[in-house]
Amino acid sequence: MLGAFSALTPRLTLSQISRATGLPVATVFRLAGELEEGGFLQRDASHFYSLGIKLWEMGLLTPVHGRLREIAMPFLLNLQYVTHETVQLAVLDGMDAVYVEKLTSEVGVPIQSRIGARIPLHATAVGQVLLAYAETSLIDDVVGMPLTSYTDETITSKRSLLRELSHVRDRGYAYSASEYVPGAVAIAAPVFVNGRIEAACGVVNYDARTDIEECSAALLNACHGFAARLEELKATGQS
Amino acid sequence: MLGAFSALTPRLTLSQISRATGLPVATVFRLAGELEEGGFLQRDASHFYSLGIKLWEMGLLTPVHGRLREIAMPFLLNLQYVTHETVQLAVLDGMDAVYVEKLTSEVGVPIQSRIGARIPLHATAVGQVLLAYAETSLIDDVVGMPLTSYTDETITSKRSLLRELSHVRDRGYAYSASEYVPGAVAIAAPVFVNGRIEAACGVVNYDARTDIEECSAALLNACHGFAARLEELKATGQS
DNA sequence: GTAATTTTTTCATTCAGTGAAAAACTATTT
DNA sequence: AAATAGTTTTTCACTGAATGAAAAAATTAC
Repeated sequence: MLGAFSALTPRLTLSQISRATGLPVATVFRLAGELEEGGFLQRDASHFYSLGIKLWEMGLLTPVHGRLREIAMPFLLNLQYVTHETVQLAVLDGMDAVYVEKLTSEVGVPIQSRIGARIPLHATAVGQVLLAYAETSLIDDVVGMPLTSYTDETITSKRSLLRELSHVRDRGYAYSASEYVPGAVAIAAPVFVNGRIEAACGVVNYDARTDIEECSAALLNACHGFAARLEELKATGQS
Repeated sequence: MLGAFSALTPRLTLSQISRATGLPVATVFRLAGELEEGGFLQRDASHFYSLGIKLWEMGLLTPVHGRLREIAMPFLLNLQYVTHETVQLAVLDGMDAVYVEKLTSEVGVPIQSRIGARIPLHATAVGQVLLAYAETSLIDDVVGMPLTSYTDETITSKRSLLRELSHVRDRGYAYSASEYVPGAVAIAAPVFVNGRIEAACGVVNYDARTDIEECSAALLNACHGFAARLEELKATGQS
């Protein structure tokens, strides 16, 4: 029932939930009451339900937040401060990259992919980094599927994607221009913990104001700092 | 069962969950399997369960994230950029203030209250702002309860708290020094939407390097910008 | 002011969740 | 290396809690 809510429909009425789930209204009514009780659902003035604050609180206890976004934040802020560009943090989940954080200082920048958004592995800088250092079985799976084309620049052939990935590994970071969003230029680098890639950080520029590759030193620096902090915590923390 | 996880215990084994909840292991085992299936729980290499990525994703759909933190972020970043101090965003929930966002650029700053943490309304700058402009019934409730003392500076008497609150309303922002954390100096201001307070923004300084009141103009500016954006969205959006 | 839609309450039915018990693992100790 | 304590997994007979049809109440639309 909570699954009926999405980024496009974050607010729903009782009967909308009923229709979306196929559950009878009476059932939805009862369940919604219980969920509201527990803070999993909340309703505003106009009888709309939204996901409740409890779910937000639980989300904060999730490894992706507590162990990644929380630790990464100071490094991302610093990177943003140094480069003045949009910076982003992404992780691999299944066959997608997922944005964990994204910082854009300028007020009023047109809406870009939100935090939590899933983006293709083959068509973005962070995606290519996550893929380049992923287990080979995942690479096989991804290149084995049809590669969706988003712009004229999107890599859509198996051969050129594999070539690009080894290129990324050689260089140590990925460079992508207009492969997903026309006009967007980005670089991204991996964050390793004990030799395994945990996340990717990127710097994006939406109108090619500056040569984005000038940011690579700062980006790699942020990634190393972040990785070092993660290893430090893993050693101290537990397990 | 998900409630067994907390900021102090974000990772639990099967039997720890069983003990924490009082549920028999067999039941926990089955439920954990189902929850893992749905992405609500995940387990790492060493048989520990954590809350799953699905909960994080749902948390992002919550009004507190999508409608507050998301919108506030550019203003907070700018405020942080201008002041170079720690900036924070908090909302009222029940009888507590809850941190929604907090930005500290410098790497390695000692651990302070995390996002999602609940902090007292009477002993912090953001809390006092949220309380000062809250419904009078809440003010009555709060001053009616014993006011926990955290430092020598904490306001603990009903009279002086009420005086402080009207002081806040006169001035338009709150000022608090060492009332909750010794050495912490903070100011905070309200964010109004259609005359109702929706959130509070604050600037904190942990060693009184600078006179924090010098930041008040920037803070009020950020709050107004944020408030204007919220009203804009409320008008456009829906409802 | 009436019709259409949405929300709330009630209640007999039934079926899905429960947890005891035992087996299969996994560490830890001597 | 064998014994022990702790943890995880599987099975299954039982039962109580969840279900949803139907009707009433409230709200919204025309």
